[in-house]
Amino acid sequence: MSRNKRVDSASLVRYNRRMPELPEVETVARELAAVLPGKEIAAVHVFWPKCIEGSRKGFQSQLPGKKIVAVCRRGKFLCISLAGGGTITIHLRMTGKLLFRVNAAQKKHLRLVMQFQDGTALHFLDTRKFGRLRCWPADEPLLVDLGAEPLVPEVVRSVLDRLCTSRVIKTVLLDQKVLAGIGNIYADEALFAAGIHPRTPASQLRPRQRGKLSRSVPQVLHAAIVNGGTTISDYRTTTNAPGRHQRQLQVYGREGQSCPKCGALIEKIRLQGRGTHFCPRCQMMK
DNA sequence: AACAGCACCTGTAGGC
DNA sequence: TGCCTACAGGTGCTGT
Repeated sequence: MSRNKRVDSASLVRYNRRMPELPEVETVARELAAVLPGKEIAAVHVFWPKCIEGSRKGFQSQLPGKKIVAVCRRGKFLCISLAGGGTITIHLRMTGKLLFRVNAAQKKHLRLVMQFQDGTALHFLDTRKFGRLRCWPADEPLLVDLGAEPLVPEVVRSVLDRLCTSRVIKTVLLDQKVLAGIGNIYADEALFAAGIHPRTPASQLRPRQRGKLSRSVPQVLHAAIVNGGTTISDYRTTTNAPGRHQRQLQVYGREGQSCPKCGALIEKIRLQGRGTHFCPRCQMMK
């Protein structure tokens, strides 16, 4: 028996304001896409070698001189395309951030700096050191194991209709090989919006439920993008403006509080090692 | 095949 | 006041 009170996810949401899921990465990608193309990499300094997947030496020796041509998002990955065909992918995981300017306090968590010929630099900060960068050569297929993008209802519906698994639906939503970009928060939110219990076996979802989930997944993600974080937009001020989407969460981090739809108390269980929040009345197993 | 447990990590906050 | 420790979670790995 633990005598310690558990750290509740509501307080986590409060102080750890932006957990990078698809909407956060999309926001960062859009901001980077507006400023990075055209820049030429001058040097890469690595302060935490484990943040590099693959060869660190290659990372540092092959990138200088390369020009950035585009930035996009795929799942939770940022993809920086280089002239000549190579690509840098960045996964922010839990606490990764990209900033053009950092203050003294932020330097404590500085893991990598990419300097450009124009004098600017992109700083990769990551408190918990889970984030990863990787350099892909032009001839290597990129992120081949990633599933479909979950932003279009018809695409999600098609994926759900083709599922042949006894796994529970929340586990399936978190599986990046099935749908790329859904994290713990939006899995809970999408299941709540669709009125589906997170432990429902995916194969037992009725057509009507698959339809609802196909609409709710893109809906919660788009809503979060609209309210998205501003992780790197403040590269002049270094002030981290908080994202706004956490105020719209219906169940995540709200255990013990009233369901916004029916007033029943939100419950929290553990599923796949993750805190899982749901309304026992709106999301009954049928 | 599915899933539980763990490892990686650190900041936070409650209990004592 | 300050030490101790569980917990948060994306992903990959191992064991059952």
